[in-house]
Parts: sequence; structure tokens; C-alpha cells
Amino acid sequence: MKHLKTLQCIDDVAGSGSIRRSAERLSITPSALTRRIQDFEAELGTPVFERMPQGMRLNAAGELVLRHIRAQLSDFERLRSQIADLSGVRRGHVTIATSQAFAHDLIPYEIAVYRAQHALVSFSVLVRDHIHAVEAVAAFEADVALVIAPPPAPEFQPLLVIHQPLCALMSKDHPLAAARTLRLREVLEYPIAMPGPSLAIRHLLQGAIVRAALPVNTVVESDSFEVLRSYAGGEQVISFQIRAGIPQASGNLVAREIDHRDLPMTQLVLGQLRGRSLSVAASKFVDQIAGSLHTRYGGGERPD
Amino acid sequence: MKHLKTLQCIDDVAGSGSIRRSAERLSITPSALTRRIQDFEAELGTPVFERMPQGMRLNAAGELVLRHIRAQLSDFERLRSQIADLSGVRRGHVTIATSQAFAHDLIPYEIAVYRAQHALVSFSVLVRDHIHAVEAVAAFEADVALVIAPPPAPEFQPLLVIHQPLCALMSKDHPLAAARTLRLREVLEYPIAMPGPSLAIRHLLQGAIVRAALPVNTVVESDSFEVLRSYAGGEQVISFQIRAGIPQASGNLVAREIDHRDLPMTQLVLGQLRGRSLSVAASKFVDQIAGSLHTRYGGGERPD
DNA sequence: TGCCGTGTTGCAATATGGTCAACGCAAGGC
DNA sequence: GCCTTGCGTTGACCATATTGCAACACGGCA
Repeated sequence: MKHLKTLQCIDDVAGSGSIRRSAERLSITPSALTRRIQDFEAELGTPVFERMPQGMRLNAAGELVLRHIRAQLSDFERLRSQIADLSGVRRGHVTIATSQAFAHDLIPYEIAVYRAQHALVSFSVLVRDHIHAVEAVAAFEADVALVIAPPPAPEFQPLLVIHQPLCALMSKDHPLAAARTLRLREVLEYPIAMPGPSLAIRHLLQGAIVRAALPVNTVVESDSFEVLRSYAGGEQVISFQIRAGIPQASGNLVAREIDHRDLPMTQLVLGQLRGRSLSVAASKFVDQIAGSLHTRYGGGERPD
Repeated sequence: MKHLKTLQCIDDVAGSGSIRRSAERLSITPSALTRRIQDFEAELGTPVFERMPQGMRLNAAGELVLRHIRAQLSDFERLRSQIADLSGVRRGHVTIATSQAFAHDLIPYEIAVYRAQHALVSFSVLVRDHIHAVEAVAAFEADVALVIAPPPAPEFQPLLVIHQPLCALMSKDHPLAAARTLRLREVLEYPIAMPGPSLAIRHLLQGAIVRAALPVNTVVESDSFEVLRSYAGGEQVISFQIRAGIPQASGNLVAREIDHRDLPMTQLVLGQLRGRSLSVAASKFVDQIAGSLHTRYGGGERPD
């Protein structure tokens, strides 16, 4: 859109930190770009960038401007979506940032269900750890985020909170597979496929293990649930996953809840940027996920 | 600002309903204006106006677009205010819509106090009845509204609610001036200067009078408190006003509360458009008014 | 029918924004 | 110390988009 071009330029330069790099990406010459920015700064009455020998960096005013620009751009997208909605065609795009736990099963399933009804809506899925998922939402990179135990952040507004037990994943013929729920100390008697430090449940586990002062036999540690699942399925090794992250078709894997006395319930939070209005498509998608999680795992809280 | 020009054009045309009128106001030719709008519509992929023989009218998409534009424009103003705030200069503009009751004393006083500290902030005061004040806020014409008994509207977000008694206004030597509080039936034994139907307190009075089934001797009715006050001061006539609307320097007027058994407390509400972020200047002004009303009249509720 | 008003269009003038080449400057390698 | 390399910026020139002017097409109205 024409009237947003300058804003997009500034956004890009702020991101790349260099006029020349941005100029290439935007396929114009650096001189044209520098003029656009100078004109904008002149109109605004304040510089927005600091010119360093290594490139451009936003100054304090620029940070405000960038926030404004991001808001404008996403607002405009929302407008388009609303207008498309008027003509009966449910059209739009939804970007969701999610914890890896849900990347395998839950999110693809929900997207498939949604797109079965609204084929003109497209999706972007960013798989991020809980910290970066919330950051993506704050930076207008994602409309919503579905994360485990998000760090407290004032700009992150929970739309749905579900408390879930952590589960131990093991093969069907594992000695512990007979029990319905497990104590942590039972589990730790066996070799463990440990989630890596970037995964939210690692911190929860770590805390419980330290509290219980139990020794751990970690045979493999990975930041990828893919890897952890494979190990738990292949060798007689135990891994962990939050309930909603357990694949429906689990092969020869079974999941057993860890007793809540050992591990507190885990928060699964679906949230957005506070104060932002979601597009029609995104808000319908949120509704669908909320309903789906609710019927599958029971009463989540819906703040708001 | 360049990148907002098209948006402002659309806003103006939507308001005037005519390309030629708007073209004159914007000091460009109608042809330039019509092309701007056509280009915008082409970029958007949808017409925004309906072309009628009598002029232009927004269609459904246009209504959405207009809301978006208003939000953009006011957002940009807020951005400028925030940036000005960065450089230490508290600069900005605040538009407040207010009931007539406060136009005489309260608002001018508060503005004076505010400007004593922040001389670079300017003000617009729109005096509107409660319905139109809320509408002005919803249409981005006013940042905040201070009104009596605002109609319930989802987009109007109260920032401060104070309950106040209605008072009878009379000259110092009126027979009823001796009492501290008055029953409605005492008051109605005397001739009344009745607030006009556009004033919020008229409805409250009317309700109470009907409930009590009392006869009223209305000698003058006016939509202007100025007129009502003069009458109450001159002849031996009683008028009405909410407590916070009573002038500090009242001349030979005195105010006596009406017993709460006869007239319920009146809501005085300071509010803004829900979901909108106020400029720095506006939000400081709100804080000041809230504090001022609080210390003068005691505990108002502050939702949120 | 003739006269208003409306928005729109063709064409020429103009402003806006673009490219290209050159410049000033600071940092890093030798 | 000098040279190279990267950065943003500037001046001259040019293409394109935007504007103004005049003419047009259409609907309402007397």
C-alpha cells in the first residue's frame, strides 16, 4: 500500500540496521531510501535514527515510532480482513507462535479443522520457546501465541489458561506403563531423555528434581521433542511432555501422568498482545482452539 | 503528514459528502481528490464510497475504513505527543467533551491549573449533551468526556465515576435557603426554572416528579444553565444543578441538596473510548481531574 | 428542455520520487 | 601511515505519478 511504504521502509531499516541492506531487500537504491527517511524525520520534526559508522540504530523517539508503525501495519491487515469478511468471503492470514510441544499435533490439527471451513485463510506457524514466543507477539510478528508457562509480561494478555499435568512418555512395554499415575522417584529410577534447557518443561522438571533431591540418569538431552519421542519409543527410556502436547497417534508410546504432589500443574496459555484487536480470522481461530482445548481437557479459565 | 493525506481526504469527503466541497476545504481540485480516492479504492480492492447523484456516501466497507482512519490519525497524534514528551517539553493537545454543567466553572478551572504547569498543551472543549458527548468520544472527536449519567455504550469506558446529589439553586434570601437539605415537595411549592430536555438532569428530575406525582410550576425552561442560573438569582425561582456543576463564586446564589429519598444520586462519569490509548497530555489531564474531583467531593470509583 | 448540481476523464504542467555517480567519514588491515 | 572497505549522504539528471484545467456524462429539477 502506497501510504504505508515509508513506514515499511523504516520498519525494515530498523530491523536490518543498514540502509544499504534494506535498500536491496526493498529493491530500491540506498539514496532513495535515505531520502524517504530524511523526509519522514523532517515531517516529524525529530530524527528517528542514530547514524553510527556501522549503520542505523533507532533512537528513543524511533522506538516509539516503530511501535506505532507495527501497530499501524497490523491494524491495516485487520481492516482488510474485516472488509473481506463483509463480502462473505472469509479471507485472511493468521500468524501463531507456539511452543514446540504443540507443533507436532495440536496446531496442525487445529489449522486443518479451521481451513476445512475457511479455505481462504492462510497460516504462519512460528515455533519458539516460551520467551521468544511472547516476544514475537509483542513485536507484532505473531497474532497469538500458544505457550507453556509464559514468562510474566504486562504486554502479553492471556485469552485462555489451562492447567495440565506433565506426563512421562515411554514405550508400551516399559515396566512403568502398567501404572496410571507415577511418582517422580519411580520415574527417575529409569534412564531419562531430558528436554533441553530451552524447553519450558525442563525448568519445571529441574525444579521438582532439585526439590526431591533425586539423582537423574540422563542418557540423552535434546531441544527437540522429535528426538526425545524417538528415544522414548526406541530404547527403554522415559521422556516427558505436557498432556496437550502428546501425539494422538502415539505409535508404541504411552503417556502416564506424574503425580501432582511431585510436579505442580503446568500452565498452558493462549494469549495475544494486550490492547491489540485481532483480525476476524485470528479471533475465530482463537475461539476454535479455546473450544477444542476446553472440550478435550476440560475447564480452562478465560480471563477477559 | 504526507502518508496520512489520502486518509484525511477520505475522512473529509466522508464528512462533507461531496468531492467538490472537500476539494475546496483541502485546497486542491476535485479531479485530484477523485483520483486519490479512486487510487485508494483500487489498492484496497473495494469501493469505499457509493456514488450518488447528490454526492458521495460511505458504503459498509467505507464505514470500517473510516473508523480505521480516525484511529490512525488519533494514534499518530498520540505518537507525536509521546515524542514531544521525550524531549522534556510537555506538548500536546487535549479535546474534552463535557456536559454544560461543567462548562462554566469546573473545566475552565482544571484547564487553567493544568496549563499553569504545562503551558505548551492546548485544549478544545466541546460542550455537548450526554448523548452527543459520548458520540464525540466514539467518533474520535474528543479524547475524553466528562458527563452526567452517560447512556450505556460499550465503546465508552468510564475512567472515574462519582455519585453526586442534585442541588436546588436559589437566591440567598429565598425562604428555603435556611434549610440544609430539602425535600422535593418543599421545592416544588415554589416556581421552578426547569432544565431543558437536552440536559441530563431534566430526565432525573422528571422521573422523580412523576414518581412523587407532584404538580410543577415551571416559569421558565431553558437548555442553558446560564439562563437558569440568572433566573434563580434574579426572581425568587428555584433551579437545579449537580453538585460539581455549581459555580464556586455563586454571587447571591446558594445550593441546597435535595434529599436522596426523593432523587437518587447522579452519576458523574469521566470516560474515554474503550481500547484507545490516550496521549500523554490527555492522560495527565484525566489524572488531574480525577484527583481534583476526589479531594473535593470524596471517593469516586476508578474502574480498571 | 434548459439549468443546475454531481463525479469523472484527457491532456499538459508540475511535483515527487527514483537512479547513478561521487563524496565525506570512520573503522580495520597491513 | 596508508589503503581499503563499509557506512550514509549529496548533486545532477530522469521517469513517473500527481495535479490543475477544461470538457464531459449523468441525474434531479423546474
